[in-house]
Amino acid sequence: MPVSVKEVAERAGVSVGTVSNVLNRPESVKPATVERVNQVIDELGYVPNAAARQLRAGQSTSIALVVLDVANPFFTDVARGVESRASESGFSVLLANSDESVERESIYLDLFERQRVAGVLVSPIGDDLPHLLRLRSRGIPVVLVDRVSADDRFPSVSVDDVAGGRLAAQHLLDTGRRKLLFVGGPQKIRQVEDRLRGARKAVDQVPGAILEVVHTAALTLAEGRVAGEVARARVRAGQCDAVFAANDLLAIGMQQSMLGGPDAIRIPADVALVGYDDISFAAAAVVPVTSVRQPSGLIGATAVDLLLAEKDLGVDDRRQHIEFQPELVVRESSAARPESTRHGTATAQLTPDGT
Amino acid sequence: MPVSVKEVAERAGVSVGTVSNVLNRPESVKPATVERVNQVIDELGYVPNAAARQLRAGQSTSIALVVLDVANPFFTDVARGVESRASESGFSVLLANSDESVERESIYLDLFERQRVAGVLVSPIGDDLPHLLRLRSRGIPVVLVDRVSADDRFPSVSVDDVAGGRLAAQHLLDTGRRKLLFVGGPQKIRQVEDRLRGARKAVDQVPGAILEVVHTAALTLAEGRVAGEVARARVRAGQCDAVFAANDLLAIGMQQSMLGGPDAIRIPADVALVGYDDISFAAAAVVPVTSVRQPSGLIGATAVDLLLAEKDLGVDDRRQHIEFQPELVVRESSAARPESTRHGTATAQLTPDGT
DNA sequence: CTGAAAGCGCTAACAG
DNA sequence: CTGTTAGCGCTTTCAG
Repeated sequence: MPVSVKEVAERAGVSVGTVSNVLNRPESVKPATVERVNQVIDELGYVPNAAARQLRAGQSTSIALVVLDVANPFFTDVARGVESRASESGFSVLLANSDESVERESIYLDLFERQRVAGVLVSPIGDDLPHLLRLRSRGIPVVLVDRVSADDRFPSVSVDDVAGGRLAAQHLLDTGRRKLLFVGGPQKIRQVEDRLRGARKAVDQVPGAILEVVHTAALTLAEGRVAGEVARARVRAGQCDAVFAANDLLAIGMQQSMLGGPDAIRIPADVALVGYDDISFAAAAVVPVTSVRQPSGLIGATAVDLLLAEKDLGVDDRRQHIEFQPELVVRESSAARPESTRHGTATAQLTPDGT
Repeated sequence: MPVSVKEVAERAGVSVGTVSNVLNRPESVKPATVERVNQVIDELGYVPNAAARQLRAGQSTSIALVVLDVANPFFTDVARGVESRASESGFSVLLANSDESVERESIYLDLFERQRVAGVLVSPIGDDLPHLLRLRSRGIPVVLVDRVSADDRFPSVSVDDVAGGRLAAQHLLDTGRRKLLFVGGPQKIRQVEDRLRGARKAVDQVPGAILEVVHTAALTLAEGRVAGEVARARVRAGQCDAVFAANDLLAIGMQQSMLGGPDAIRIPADVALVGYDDISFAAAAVVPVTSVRQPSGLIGATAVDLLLAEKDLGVDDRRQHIEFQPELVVRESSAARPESTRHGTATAQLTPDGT
């Protein structure tokens, strides 16, 4: 049923070598022959078998992108960047979803290793160095996305998450908040850790300001809703006047649960809220969410550039680490409290400080 | 550099056939040999070459999923359903994004045809029957997702979009709205057409009710924002008291632009809003959006089932068409207008009817 | 410019 | 239970 070069060759009265040349180097074949062969190809509906071609070439023409969560708009934006840049260079993109699971990440890396993809872009969960090193030793370049390798061994394109965390916290402090709550997790995700670290830096410089941490099991809307209940209690108890969520999904989920119910929390009157990523839904939330913006599409496109560079230059060249700076986008969720409202909790706010 | 079965065989002092057996039928090899070979495999870091295996097998172990828009949470939910069901059967999933472009859809279908994937799940834009038929004639089963084929030639899993459109419109009519605006596009997308058709059916049965249509270039947040401005003018002119958007992204985008600016429109006081898909952000929007829910994960999982069934039973068996029923989820965006507000436009509302 | 032939790495008979 | 061998479909020298 499936038609191969051989049949095309027979039918066109040429050899398989010539058919192959028509396909790959048509300029080196007599025009008349090219035409005749192409005609037969159409007639027979011949489609080259990628597996065979790849077997010879030793490598496929696809690059893989493994993300932490396809349901997170940030990553789909990155994926778009990757895809458009990759297709310009003739590569197609295989998108895989590790879902924040180390195991699934590993399964996909194995799969892509067996497939001998042309390269792997990965937003790794932990630091599965052995696995990544093995890919590379097999000639498959690896570029870390949205993450710098702990030990500088892989090229990477990332955003300064520590700076981003600091931006977010500083903004909250600047607008008069003092009891911050950081919400994020799992801790093994470097982005979460860095954003927290940045926030802590800002908080540590303001006397009397405190930073509590609530861990979540994942960076999703659903986890945000759960965390929202925790935050609600903290706010009600006067222990929290600002929340910094490790990403926008969490922030939006939290907002949803905090605003609901009979004991609704007001945002930003009772508590300020800042998220991370600036996904398009952040601006569309009940209370538009202040967020730390990352250049998602650019991250993806740049990652492809680094990958192609590594392919050309060879593995042992100097690794590049490209780091973008995040940007704070202020919206209503973190507006300074109107004096009237603010006053009510002002005393409680200053108490721990002894004032 | 890359190590093959041959080297493993040499090092373990066995033949390549035995190595292959250890890999694929270990029960038919003496335990001691299995162990020795496995040890060498680890030592050498051998990883089987998928291309070679596939070349022999004639087919890969991946199934492809081509969606209209990866940035649409509805499709990522479908993708999750596909992925989990596929992995249970040992298939991996290649996700591709046609981005509502016929051309890109075609490029991906070609790619997957060359890759001889085990099957293709596609949410087609138009009706590229020739392309799909060719895939099938090549032994690659095709299942339509979220869409019934015009001519019954492919198995499909879909949701009754006409019923969904009717549900939405009926709900708006039931809550007293009469001047409906349908927003969606491009028209070539069947889902859009069907939802409109359903809405029209409901509207046609209510004397005095009208349905206008605004076309959009895509089903995205950004397009929704544009359409929101159009709707704003219509509402202000008293020509519209309800909007039915073809999906939630549009609805949320519209809401965002209508609620903003100096001339803000109130939802649901001035206009009711209903979306489609019930993505998780719908409930989290400024005004929680009433939406028509589709069982997204189930759609994906079922599509995989049909695909595997077609593989087993052979192409010529009776095609299955599975159709789920949508469900209306009522939220604040379509609440009936409070009497006070409603009264203002009530006269205008009844005028066309002559009452 | 075209043909013949040698594999790429793997699996599936078929012998032993 | 294990070894030998013949391709899967393609590209790529190397001769003509």
